[in-house]
Amino acid sequence: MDYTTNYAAAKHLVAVDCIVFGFDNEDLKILLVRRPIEPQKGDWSLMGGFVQQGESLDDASKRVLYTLTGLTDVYLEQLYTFGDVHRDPVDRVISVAYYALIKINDYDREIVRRNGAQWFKVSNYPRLIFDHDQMVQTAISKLRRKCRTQPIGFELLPEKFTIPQLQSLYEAILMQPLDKRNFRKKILSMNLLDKLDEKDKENSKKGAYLYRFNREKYETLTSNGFSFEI
Amino acid sequence: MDYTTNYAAAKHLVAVDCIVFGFDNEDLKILLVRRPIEPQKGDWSLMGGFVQQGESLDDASKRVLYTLTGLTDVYLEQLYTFGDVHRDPVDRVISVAYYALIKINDYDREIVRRNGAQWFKVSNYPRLIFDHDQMVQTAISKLRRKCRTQPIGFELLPEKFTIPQLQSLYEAILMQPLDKRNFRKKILSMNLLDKLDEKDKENSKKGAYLYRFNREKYETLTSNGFSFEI
DNA sequence: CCAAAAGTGTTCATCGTACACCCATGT
DNA sequence: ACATGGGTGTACGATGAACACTTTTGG
Repeated sequence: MDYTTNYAAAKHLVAVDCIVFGFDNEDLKILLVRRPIEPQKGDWSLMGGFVQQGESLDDASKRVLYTLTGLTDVYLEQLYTFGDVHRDPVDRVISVAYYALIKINDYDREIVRRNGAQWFKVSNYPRLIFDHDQMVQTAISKLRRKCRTQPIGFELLPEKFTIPQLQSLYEAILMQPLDKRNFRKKILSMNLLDKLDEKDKENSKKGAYLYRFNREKYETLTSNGFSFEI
Repeated sequence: MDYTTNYAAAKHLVAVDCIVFGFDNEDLKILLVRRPIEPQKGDWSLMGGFVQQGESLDDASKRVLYTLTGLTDVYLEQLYTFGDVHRDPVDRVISVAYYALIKINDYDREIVRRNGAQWFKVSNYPRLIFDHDQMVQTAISKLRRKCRTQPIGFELLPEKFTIPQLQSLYEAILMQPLDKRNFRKKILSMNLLDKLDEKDKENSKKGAYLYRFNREKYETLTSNGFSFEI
């Protein structure tokens, strides 16, 4: 620290903004809310809130997410801090962006409705206030990179899922079709999925076997030098 | 933003701290300074400073780096924001960490000396104040990951460098020996380096050809779908 | 019976990896 | 002449990519 500058230095408003991702078996989506105050009242925006005294950044992001979705224990990771002086035209606000991966049917619909929140495809969402577009784009890039080397995709699926479901998730995130034989071979060869005896018949007449991600196996393999890769 | 909380929300001290990396043809190093004030006066620490009113985070990091090294136009990238409430035991300070990659002989020795700064191997540096150790570790991980897929290693070398120099840089960052034939094959096959007619005779009797990284070629290839990989 | 999605193997090209010797030169 | 670091090629195994048909069953 440059303590030649003393502790009477400038203080700043610090906010957290959350990019909330979900997957509905078709598209990768983000959850947006309408800005409740002027200026730009009614415009679409990310969910955010100010960091309180005595509240860590991680805690602030959890609080904001809980307020919006009623969810706790979700995958939540810091993304980037946006600090341009005029990014908020009213006041100078430094914003720490977080992104969350949630199982789209787990959130509390009531709370979401009350907040006027809505899901949008990442391929087609409305213009957002301030630099929130940039936040979303940054989050998508990060997710796209990270999902190839870390088993975070499972955070977007229910506990039990089928291989075709998992594949279409990856196709949605990566925005490219994948070969189903190669995908299946790859993912199963890692021995991270437990095959269940149940089938999911929602999406086909034949039905597809359900699988579950085995985190213990993942931890064990990882500590032995294994690295996840799609 | 959660504007149900109003703009009279809590304000915070915001600092930037810089992890400055250098390479001396032997080891990957970081630049540390001695904390000039109590508490923990004289302990080793990263270089940092408070973000001013009307100053963006990027600008603040550039200023801090300039103050320490006299350098402008260096590779500088935001790393992570550390926001635990008690990370600084005196006051609550949110710190945005940046990391810089500099050509170790380019910095202004005089300014560095005046700041009491010193280079340490990343493999053996003193205990740092607060959570600065964690910042350094986070930076090393990021550098290690990023140098494999982006041509950022060159930021740590002089304009003109030899293949063995480049190789030992990667060995230092990745902390593993690399096969010299494979390394040379790989790096030259990307066609990103211009071979010069000069040789560097500092490190061997035979002398090694100097090369220069060609950023234009990199941009062109990248826009055609090429991706750098070591 | 047929439409729609699930499931299954092989071939080929490419890439990463392992590995040993000669070269040029300063001392 | 010799020690030191620079420079070069090949063979093998592993991995990624391309590709088509059969199975199941609800309507």
